[in-house]
Amino acid sequence: MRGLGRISQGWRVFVSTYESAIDAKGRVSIPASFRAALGGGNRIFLWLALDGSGCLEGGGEALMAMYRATLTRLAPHSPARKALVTRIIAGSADLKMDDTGRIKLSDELMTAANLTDRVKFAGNMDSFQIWNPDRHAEHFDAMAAEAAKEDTLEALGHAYSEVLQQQGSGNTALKLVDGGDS
Amino acid sequence: MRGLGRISQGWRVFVSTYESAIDAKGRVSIPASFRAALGGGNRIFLWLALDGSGCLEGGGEALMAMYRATLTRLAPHSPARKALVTRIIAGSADLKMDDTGRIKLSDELMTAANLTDRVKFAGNMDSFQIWNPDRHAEHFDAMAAEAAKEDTLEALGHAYSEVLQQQGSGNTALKLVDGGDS
DNA sequence: TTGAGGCCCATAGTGTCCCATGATACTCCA
DNA sequence: TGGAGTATCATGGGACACTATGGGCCTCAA
Repeated sequence: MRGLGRISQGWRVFVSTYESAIDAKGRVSIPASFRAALGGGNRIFLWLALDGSGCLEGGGEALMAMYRATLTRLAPHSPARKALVTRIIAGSADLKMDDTGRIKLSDELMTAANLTDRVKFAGNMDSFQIWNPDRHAEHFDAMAAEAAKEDTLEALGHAYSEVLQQQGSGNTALKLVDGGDS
Repeated sequence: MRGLGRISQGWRVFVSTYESAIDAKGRVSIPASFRAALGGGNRIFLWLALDGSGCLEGGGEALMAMYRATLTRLAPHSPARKALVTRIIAGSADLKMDDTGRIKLSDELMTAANLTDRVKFAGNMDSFQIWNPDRHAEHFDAMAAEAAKEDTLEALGHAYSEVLQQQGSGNTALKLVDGGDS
């Protein structure tokens, strides 16, 4: 496995991108820093990304808890809620990480995301993504182009200023996580 | 049996989708992760889903307790309460899981949900569903299409942000379950 | 007696555990 | 500052446990 950088301690945010291999048994190692971001749990949920980008999206129990809270917030019998529950809850794989940090990807997931022998793990703040490396390269280039646009940068600047103000006027410094350990 | 993924420990949420077979005696294995979500009980309640989707909906004693509490909250002699009590309480099958985790589906349930030799178990958070596999495929595709709509994604995003804010401003981190064991 | 349901045992497949190994990055000490 | 030692990590592979599933036997009721 090769990554862009090195580790971390006690974060709850998935950052950076890592590549790793799928072995003969269909197992793939979760990057160590992502394991740390999972906060010690060994359960991993994965589903086909909602945005149609063709990657898998996933996270640990904390993420699933977030989604559960989110979904129960939607109107009980709305079509949106039914659709999202089906798509996210029923449509996600419930995987267990072994004690060396590997999960076994099912055939459905592999074909759905067009995975063969290598994958790219991409951090996505609260969740992470699993990509076919080639697709990820395309995606990354597209995103880089979009990010370089004037409008995009302006939006970033605005939002950043707002946060700065809020932080300045406010109390303490922002924290990246609430429950970071050691 | 083939499913999207693997196992669990001590949750009370039904997640993921699994396919399994009905044997010559009309028995069907409850997926191991769903058994875990049932919390150790061996009693299963099943009824025809209220929304007319043609699947069976079910859960364990915890779910039935939830429904009981919910129904008693309705006005005692209201038509709605009578109807729902009849439909859910009277209309549900009370099945006992054997020690290898199988239940026997009655003919009524089989025909009502159009089940023959294979079924799909679909997690639905607090409950699960049992589908004819073909019907489930249609249903899932329809839900996926609905979930991919702009409006739906936007609603999800909004709700997610709210949960994030609430969590950030609030107290402790979210917990997925209240009574997780082991 | 006959059919159905419940209980028990058997079995194949596969997911999981636990071992080992090589490589890499980090640490410590000279 | 550089090199040896050490910890961490990704990966491979064998053994085992668990799961899904099939089938036989017993019991009970019609």
